[in-house]
Parts: sequence; structure tokens; C-alpha cells
Amino acid sequence: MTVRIATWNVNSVRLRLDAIAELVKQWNIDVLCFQETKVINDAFPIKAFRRLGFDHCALNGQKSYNGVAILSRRAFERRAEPAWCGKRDCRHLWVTLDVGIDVHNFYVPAGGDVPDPDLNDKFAHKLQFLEEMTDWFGKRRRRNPKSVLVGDLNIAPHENDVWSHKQLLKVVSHTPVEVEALTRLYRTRDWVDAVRHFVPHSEKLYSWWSYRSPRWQDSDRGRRLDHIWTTPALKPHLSRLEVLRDVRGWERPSDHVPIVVELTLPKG
DNA sequence: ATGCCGTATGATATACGA
Repeated sequence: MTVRIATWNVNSVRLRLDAIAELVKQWNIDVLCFQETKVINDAFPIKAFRRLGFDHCALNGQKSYNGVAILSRRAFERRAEPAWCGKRDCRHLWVTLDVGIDVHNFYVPAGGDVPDPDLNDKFAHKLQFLEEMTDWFGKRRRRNPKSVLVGDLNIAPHENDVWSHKQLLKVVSHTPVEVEALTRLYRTRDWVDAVRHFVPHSEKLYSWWSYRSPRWQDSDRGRRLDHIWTTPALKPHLSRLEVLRDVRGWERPSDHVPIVVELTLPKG
């Protein structure tokens, strides 16, 4: 039995419905995890997803900014997410699938422009968010050994996760202080970077290209901000992974592309 | 180091993304 999970920062779910339908059609997705839905729950286009076969949905949206959603063909139980950093800014959803796997969907704060928490509240928020995640997962090490963490973590941790390691060392998303914070989170459950499990660290790999470069394919100045991590118990079940770079070239694209992971699980 | 753009909103400018 296989389960295909996709993560995608859609940058407005309502504008991206056609692209989402195409993604689902091409890749036969079972579980969709979106970030930056930018819509309140009451206005979420649930019917469009029912037509695509997604009968189960969990929503955590607000007006204009942020917002996450999980749409699934499989049944799940929604779990209560904490109020990260004392805010209700719609950056996390957490469900347990009928196959017994916990799925966490995160939208980590982008962090603004200046990589100094004393000068920039947004950067301070980003670091605090990561620290709270680290504490939270650290305290729940033994909760469910079969867990998946996906989302736009807004950090490209490795040298070949950005187009120029040297030129981005002081740019928010690739600064050492952020990378260290993400590394501490990574160690809480000995997470497995499912993307790098399939694509070696020697190979440049991105999931985001700025809207500001019209010739994004030629300059190829991307960053790998979107991630899929699994607990070690799921590592033997990782059967396929795709970073769907082509989607960046679709009509009216998001600046992020979807990442799809397939897990092949034993019967029963 | 910066600017190129795209999205949403009590909008015709502003906040935000990264």
C-alpha cells in the first residue's frame, strides 16, 4: 500500500485551484499539505477538493496572510496544535492518518529582511518559533514513531540548497543562526531529510524561485525552503520523491513548487 | 547590496514575501 503526500506553498489556494487539480491528476496525491492559503476557513474552496476526491479536510486559515490546510483522500483525526509564540497566526496543522502516521504541516515565519533579532521583530519571531518547535518535539520524542513533518520551513540549510552559499550567508533563509536553529529541530527525533535521502547533497536543489527574476530558469537563483522530514521508522518505507520544478513554469505559478513523497507501507 | 514581481485588502497605496 502506498501513500503519497505533497507539500506546497501555494501562495493563495483560491488562485491555484487549476494548478492543484493538475498536480493531483498527474501525481495521484493522497494527502495535500498547503501553506500560505491566504483565506479564512469559511471561504476555503472545500467543494473543489471534494470533486477531486478529497473528502477529509483540516483548515487553519486567516485573512490575507499565512494559513495552512490539509486535504486528504484518507480519513484522519485532527490534533490540537499549540499557539506558537503565543499567536494564532495559522502556521501549523497536525493530523493522524488512518494508517497511523502523524502528519505535521508547518509554515515557519519568513523572518523579514534583517537577520538580527534585536533589530527585526520578524526575525526574532522566526527564531522563537523554531526554538518552540524544538522544545515541543523534544518533549514528544516517543509520541508516534511514525511521523512526517512537511512544509515551508523558510530555511535552506545546506550549501547546495541555495544558488550561492557565499552570497547568501547574510541573507535571511540561509544565515548560520537560522541553520543552527533548524539543525537543533532536526535532531529532536533524528528526523530524516526525505528529499536529500533521494537527491545527494552534492547536487543543487531548490523549491523556490523569486517572482522578481523573470528568467528564473536561466539564472536559476533558487533556494530549497520547502521540506519533507520523516522519523527514522519510516525511512525504510520511503519509496519515491519528486521536487516538481516544472510547476514553477506553469501558468500563473506560485513562487514555490510542490514536493511529493511516496511511502510504501506493509499490509495490515 | 539591490531591484526585478505577485497576492490580498474597508485598496487606486500598502504590507508582506525571502
